[in-house]
Amino acid sequence: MNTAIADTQQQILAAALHRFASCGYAGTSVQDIVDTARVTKPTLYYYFANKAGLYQALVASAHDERFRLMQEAATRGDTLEEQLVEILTALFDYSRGHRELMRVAFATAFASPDELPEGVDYTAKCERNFEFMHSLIKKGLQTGALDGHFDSKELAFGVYGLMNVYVMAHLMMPECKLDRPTAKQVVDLFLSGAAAKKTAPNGTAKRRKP
Amino acid sequence: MNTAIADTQQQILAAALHRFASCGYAGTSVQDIVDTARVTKPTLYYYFANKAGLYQALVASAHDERFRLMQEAATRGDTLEEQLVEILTALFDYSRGHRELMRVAFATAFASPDELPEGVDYTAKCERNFEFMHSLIKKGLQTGALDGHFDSKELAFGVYGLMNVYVMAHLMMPECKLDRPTAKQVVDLFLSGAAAKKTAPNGTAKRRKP
DNA sequence: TCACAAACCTACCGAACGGTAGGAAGAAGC
DNA sequence: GCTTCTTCCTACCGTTCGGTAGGTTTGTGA
Repeated sequence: MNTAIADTQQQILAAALHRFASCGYAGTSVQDIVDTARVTKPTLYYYFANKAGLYQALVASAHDERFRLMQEAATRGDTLEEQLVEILTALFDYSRGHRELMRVAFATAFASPDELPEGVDYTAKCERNFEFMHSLIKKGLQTGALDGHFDSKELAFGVYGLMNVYVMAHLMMPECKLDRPTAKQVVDLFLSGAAAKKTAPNGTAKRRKP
Repeated sequence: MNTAIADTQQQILAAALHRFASCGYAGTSVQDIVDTARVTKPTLYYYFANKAGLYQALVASAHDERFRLMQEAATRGDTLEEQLVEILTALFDYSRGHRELMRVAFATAFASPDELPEGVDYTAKCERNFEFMHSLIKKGLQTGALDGHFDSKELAFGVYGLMNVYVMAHLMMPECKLDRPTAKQVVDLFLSGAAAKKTAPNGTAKRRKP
């Protein structure tokens, strides 16, 4: 029965995500997961090779979904500024709706190698995701939309880092807003420095907030 | 014997830091720590109440040292820009020299409540440290050094977040430079947007890199 | 109707966990 | 010489860990 298979498997994945997000990898026992999923331990080992495989599946899905969202969002903007706002908005929305997954992903990123099971290739996926942003920035430098005094990597690091800082802040302080207006503010703060100044004679460049 | 006391205690602290940084809180066993410190388990419990107390001591020292460094660095600058460069440089230097402690501190920040022992008041110390930066930014807004279009919290979030992003990047990718030139670049990127534009008629505001 | 395979179970394994009881070693004071 | 205190030890406690052996249930195709 396909639905039953997927059902139990998804139940285990959801339970594992909940437990890993609450207690970390080492702090979560397989017993915790199967109890939450209302199945037994051998059932989990029927669907997943081991505890590590379960974790890897979750982390990989987080990075892949972020990558997909960024690509999709970038097509919805014509200028670099529009693209950035779309990307940040998409990732903010996703992060709001998947806080536990984001927590697991960031905890994985800042965990030491020995803390996690070997073979979690999160660095490659992180780099791939960053390089997508980097490619947009490089294009922005070529078209003259961005200030050529800055290095492309430094700029990409700026937006990408700032974006992630907001996501992380939302993880630590849920009251921290994570919506389109916030995305616009972040892009505005970034671009007002990064964008090549267009010789505004009276000294006030385009700015949104009154 | 005072030196012997401090010696064994420091040995345990150093070993605990090393193990916690490598394997996380839950992933580190007390046996690991005492083996690394070349003492036995009861010796550890002679100096520390429990595994949690050991961890708390380490995390608290990291945040307190960062706070002290920021305060001290701020006195070494006259303008806001100088202060920011000094602060970032000081924290970058410290982070380079204490990577394991930084790793533990950040891992703690992004860990879930249940992952760590209760009573780790890292949020209060995080807030205190952020508010110090926030106070500098508010002063910068009052003196007109910063663009009043932005919210003080948003701006403080910008620099503080950007600074921490670089520290985190250095944790993940040690080849990522973390020195005074980097600090200057970060402040430059931040201020070129956040600083009130000084009506440069030819459109090029002060910028450092040629 | 019956063989078969997928789905899921109870019950258990050896190992490692955090923490402790109780004492040995050695210097200090008398 | 004897007591006392600090420092650190061996040996062990009960519990939980990740993982498995071996079997039962259940729907399916012939």
